[in-house]
Amino acid sequence: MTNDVMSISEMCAAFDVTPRTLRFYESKELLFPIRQGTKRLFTRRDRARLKLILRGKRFGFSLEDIRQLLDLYDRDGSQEVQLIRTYEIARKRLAQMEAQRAELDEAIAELKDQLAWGESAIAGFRKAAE
Amino acid sequence: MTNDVMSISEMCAAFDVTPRTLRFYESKELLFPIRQGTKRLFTRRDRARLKLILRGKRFGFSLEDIRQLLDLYDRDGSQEVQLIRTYEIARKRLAQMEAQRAELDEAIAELKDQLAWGESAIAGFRKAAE
DNA sequence: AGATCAGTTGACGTTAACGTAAATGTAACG
DNA sequence: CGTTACATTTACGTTAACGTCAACTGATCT
Repeated sequence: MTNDVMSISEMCAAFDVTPRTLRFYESKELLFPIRQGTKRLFTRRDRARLKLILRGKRFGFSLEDIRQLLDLYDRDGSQEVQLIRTYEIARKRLAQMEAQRAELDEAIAELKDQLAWGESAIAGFRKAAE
Repeated sequence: MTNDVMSISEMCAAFDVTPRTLRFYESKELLFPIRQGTKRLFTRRDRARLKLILRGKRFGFSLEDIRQLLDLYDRDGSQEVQLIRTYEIARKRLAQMEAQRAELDEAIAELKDQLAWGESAIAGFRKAAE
């Protein structure tokens, strides 16, 4: 259950990803399952990393960004420095996301304008049709 | 100035796009410049279409979506029906954009949470360092 | 043994919107 | 005639994150 290692299919079920995804993440050095012969065994550490990977994706980080962040945690050294660095990266990402939201809001407003124009134009057709 | 046709470089300057982009749009049947020998001459109609293309892109429509919308206007037939159809498409797109905005807001909120956590963790380090 | 299941490793395919390089053309200027 | 500027076509390259085969391997069940 809360077993120490999980097979690839157990991982897929637990995190709702495909085997291809897990193998892909391994090839990108985001995960490091141990090998029992040819098969992959995912450890507690892999599960923790995968959780962070999926969270990072929700934040819009690229896998490469995520890999670097994870590497930060793996290197020995001051935990504080790493945390601060991660914090800064996250803040920058937040700024990007807020900028993106501003653009989106602009586009939404512009599109709403267009829709209003369209509505009145359609209303014009209706009147002319009498 | 407000000449009837424009060269490709004039178009590029006027709309801030590259020649490659204009040729690409022609190949995708979004624009139909006339040919003077081998060279392209962009008409008033092309300019109107390009304006709509760029606006559509700001709204997040794909070029294929945009092509279909433009075709709608070009086909003879009831202007009203076309307008209504376009209106509906735009409304759907607006709904998508608002959904996307909601997701983005969620992610922003979650990331802000993480940042708050990070701040307190960093503060913890500072205290422990005394 | 035969069949079935879970897993593995390549390796090419996908999508969008162009970028970029190569080889060539054509037109005006001096 | 040579150069310079602007243009053209063709075609392969790019980026991200996997999807989708194909062809095996190993273990287990009957």
